[in-house]
Amino acid sequence: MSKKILIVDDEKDILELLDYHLIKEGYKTMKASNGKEALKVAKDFLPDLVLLDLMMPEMDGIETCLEFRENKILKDCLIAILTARAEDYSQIAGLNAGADDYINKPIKPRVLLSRIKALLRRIESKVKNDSNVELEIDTEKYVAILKGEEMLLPKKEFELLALLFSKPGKVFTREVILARVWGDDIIVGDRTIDVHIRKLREKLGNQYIKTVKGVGYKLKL
Amino acid sequence: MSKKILIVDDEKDILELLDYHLIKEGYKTMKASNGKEALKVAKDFLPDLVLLDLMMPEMDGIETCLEFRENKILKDCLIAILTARAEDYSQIAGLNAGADDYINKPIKPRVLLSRIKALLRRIESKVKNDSNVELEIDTEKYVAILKGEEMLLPKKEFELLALLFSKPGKVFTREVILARVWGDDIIVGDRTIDVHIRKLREKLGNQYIKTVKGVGYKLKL
DNA sequence: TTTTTTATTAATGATATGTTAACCTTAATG
DNA sequence: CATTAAGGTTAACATATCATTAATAAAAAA
Repeated sequence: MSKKILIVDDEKDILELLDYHLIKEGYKTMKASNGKEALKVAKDFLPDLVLLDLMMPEMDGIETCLEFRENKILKDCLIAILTARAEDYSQIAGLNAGADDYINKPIKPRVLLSRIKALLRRIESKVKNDSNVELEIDTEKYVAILKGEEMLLPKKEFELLALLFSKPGKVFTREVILARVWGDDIIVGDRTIDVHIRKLREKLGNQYIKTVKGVGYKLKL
Repeated sequence: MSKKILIVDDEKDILELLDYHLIKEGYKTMKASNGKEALKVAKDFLPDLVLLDLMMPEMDGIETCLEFRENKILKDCLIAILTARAEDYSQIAGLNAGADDYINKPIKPRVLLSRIKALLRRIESKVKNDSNVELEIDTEKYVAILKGEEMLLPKKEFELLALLFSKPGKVFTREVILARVWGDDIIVGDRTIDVHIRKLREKLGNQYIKTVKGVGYKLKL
């Protein structure tokens, strides 16, 4: 599945330039021109990576970065700071604010793309058919493969499973599940997630999806 | 647990310099002066991160990086390339060879340490089972790992253990425990903590949680 | 010993989750 | 245009597990 990148810069030219190169490379992108907007957009878009300019009006890069890290839903997404400031202390401050990379302008597209690839590589789901894994999912084909058997799932069920599958063992809170499967704005009843979990369990068997009461659900392979 | 870093460079001075700074920061280190040696050492040492010089005799950084990535045991460890070569194509080649970061010399210790911290942050929750620690916790997975055995705990028990675990050996007063696990406002009876402690002891064995009478509880690893 | 603090146990209570069926939508079909 | 079917959601209720309490025992301190 193609990764989502949020570009944040107050200069329109840079926004467009980056957007062009990223789209050409197959990424899904969104743009924001300041920190406040970035946070708002990110809550819907749920990017895998944020390219964050350091110097912006309203809310600067460092502050934005800190806010991302404090947000329950966004705290895990990758952040790369882009800036013309080459000073050491600035770089240190950026990385200490929770950024994953600090890239100096002027931006060289090919270098930037390489760094982006290196960053995203790390969050790739590592459980690629380890032969004895009996459950896999194929996001391209939209099917779950249980013991070699392909299984077509409805959209919501599939997305829920895909989310849990993206990090087997990790507990996903209801809050995060709602945000990532349903979207931040949509409000659904309390029991909606349960019902979908139940349907998945019905189809996969009870051994895969574990409940962590008071916390959330996780996938056990 | 302190992270392990393997430093690879053919210049003895740099090796020593890096070693000095890393040890001062609390990392465990090993040194190697070429790619071949690095691979050999790494298989035993199992570093979390490799700092890899690009230009070395015998086997250069790129090649070494590729070999790491092909090795079953070493393929997931972080690799940062250190080099005096600032050319774009060199950086791109390094990152494409599977490196996670590309840092230009001259090395500025404080910057390097920040980058290292940023890299290691991403693998924070990874379970390392090769040490002599028999009890660990994984907050992401919400499990305690006792002698390699994962153990799913109920919310309150887990949070209580996580608190004690956050500073093994330190005594946490009942007051502090109440504030941090239950919250400042919630009021519960006197014996509630005891019962949870008891349940943890039941599951973990009595040797880990010690009572300090009149003061509180602490974790002994 | 007396008092205070913690341990233990079982019972109770609270609440998050499980389950089922009915009810909307929406899109496909006749 | 009505009909059907599938996915998605809700509501009502059941259940299970966890959290808490209360009562009593044990241990440590005074």
